[in-house]
Amino acid sequence: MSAAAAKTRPRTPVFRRIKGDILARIQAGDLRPGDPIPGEEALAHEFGCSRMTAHRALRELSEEGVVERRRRSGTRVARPGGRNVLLEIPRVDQEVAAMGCQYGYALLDRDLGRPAAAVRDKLEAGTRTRALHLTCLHRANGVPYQFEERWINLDTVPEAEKVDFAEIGPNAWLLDHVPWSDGEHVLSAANADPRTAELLDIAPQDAVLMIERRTWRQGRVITYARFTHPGRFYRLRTPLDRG
Amino acid sequence: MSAAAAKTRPRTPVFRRIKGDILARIQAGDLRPGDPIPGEEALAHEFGCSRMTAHRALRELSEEGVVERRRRSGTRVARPGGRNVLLEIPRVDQEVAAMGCQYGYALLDRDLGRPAAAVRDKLEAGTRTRALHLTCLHRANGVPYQFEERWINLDTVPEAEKVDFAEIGPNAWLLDHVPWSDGEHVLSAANADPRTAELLDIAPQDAVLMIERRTWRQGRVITYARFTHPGRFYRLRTPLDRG
DNA sequence: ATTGTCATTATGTATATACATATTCGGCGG
DNA sequence: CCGCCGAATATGTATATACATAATGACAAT
Repeated sequence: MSAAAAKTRPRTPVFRRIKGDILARIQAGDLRPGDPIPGEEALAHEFGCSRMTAHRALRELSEEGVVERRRRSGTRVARPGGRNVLLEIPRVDQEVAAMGCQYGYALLDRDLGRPAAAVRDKLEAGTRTRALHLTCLHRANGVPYQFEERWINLDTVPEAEKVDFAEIGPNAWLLDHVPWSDGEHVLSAANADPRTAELLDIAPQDAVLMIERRTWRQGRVITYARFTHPGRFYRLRTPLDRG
Repeated sequence: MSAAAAKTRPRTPVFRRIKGDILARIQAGDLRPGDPIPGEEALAHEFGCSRMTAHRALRELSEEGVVERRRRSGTRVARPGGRNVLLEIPRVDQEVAAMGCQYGYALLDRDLGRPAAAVRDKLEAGTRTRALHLTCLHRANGVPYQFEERWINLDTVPEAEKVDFAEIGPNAWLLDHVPWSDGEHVLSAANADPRTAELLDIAPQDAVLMIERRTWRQGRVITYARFTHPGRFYRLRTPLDRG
């Protein structure tokens, strides 16, 4: 364990050390937005590794938006323009459980038919398309926590018509029965309408945070859902945390 | 151009083709959450590439949360739990410009001193810390667009005391003068207080969307800002779009 | 039955090498 | 002076190879 130990074995991978080092230089103000960063060859020499390893470090930093790379001209510290934040939108049941509360689900209404024009637009559906309209309430320790209004496009997911969603929530069912989907989220603030206010046990006109979600499968809308949160909602994180 | 052309040169990199292929299989429902994905050797053979290339494809899919990998046991399609959404929080001026509007900035108030306890907490500061309190209004084509209330920790950024922020906004100045920073964002809905309502030209009690941002540098809070948006706010995107 | 050891296996990291591709720069001809 | 062309250069992709590491399962010992 003496001659062989000369090759000090780092527990953290080399490319991570390089990334960390560059991030540290940036955070310390040594490197400022627009400043050039040593090329791959130089870094490889500096860290005693191969160019591929330095390349990987720089590539990942670039994917994370920390640096900008261009062929021939090199790598520079990115100018922090608008920031990207990783917003976590958890499943309600998991969110409630994570707070150490008892999760409760209730189906308030189940309605089948042709949706109104506004919803039809969201579903990108024709006038003859039928949709399943569900109204649900999620509770934490018995207290109303989130109000969910959802439409499921029966053209895209005909099986949903036979399900009665009394026990299983639409989100859980869809995740289990519809393969995978692209999604869109819209965040907005609104004043609670009388019905929502009553359900969530808040005053009418109180501000609520709404998250609208649409999911697609192969270009067709699966479902349009509107989640209404009373009070605060928070979720955060900068992209740098990922590295 | 005949014998040499046998080696058909793909314009899209091989690792991208592999990623796309696997994503397609998932989206088509061929592969469902929990299902195993061919190992690196198998993929390398299937696509006629080296294991490293297959490895990169799978590693990136794993970083994007599409698959889950474990040594010895292999790679599986990830179970879509809570979703991660990439939320873009652009700079106001860029946002306004992107809408094709004339951006306007106005400093409403500039106030120096010891902040109230609530703000002091946000700044993670002691009772003797002084802060610069700025109140700004951002306009689009003359119409109030966003209301900004900001505190800058003078212990962390003493230079800010000499700046008068009449022309340049605090965000732009900080980006230029403070290296790089980790950040935290909190989203919430609130009812507009009378002053905010007047400034934004909306009715009192109307719902507004608030974004609170704190940024750190080397463990110390640089600034705490509260942005208030009237009406809607939208921004979205699923992680899959990244691949 | 529980625990321990060990070979097996799939993924993870690193290297040296080769060639592809984009971009800049300098020079050459018009 | 302008525009085209080729050289130089830094990044981008791909390969074959080697070894490290974690998880599994089987078999043996307690």
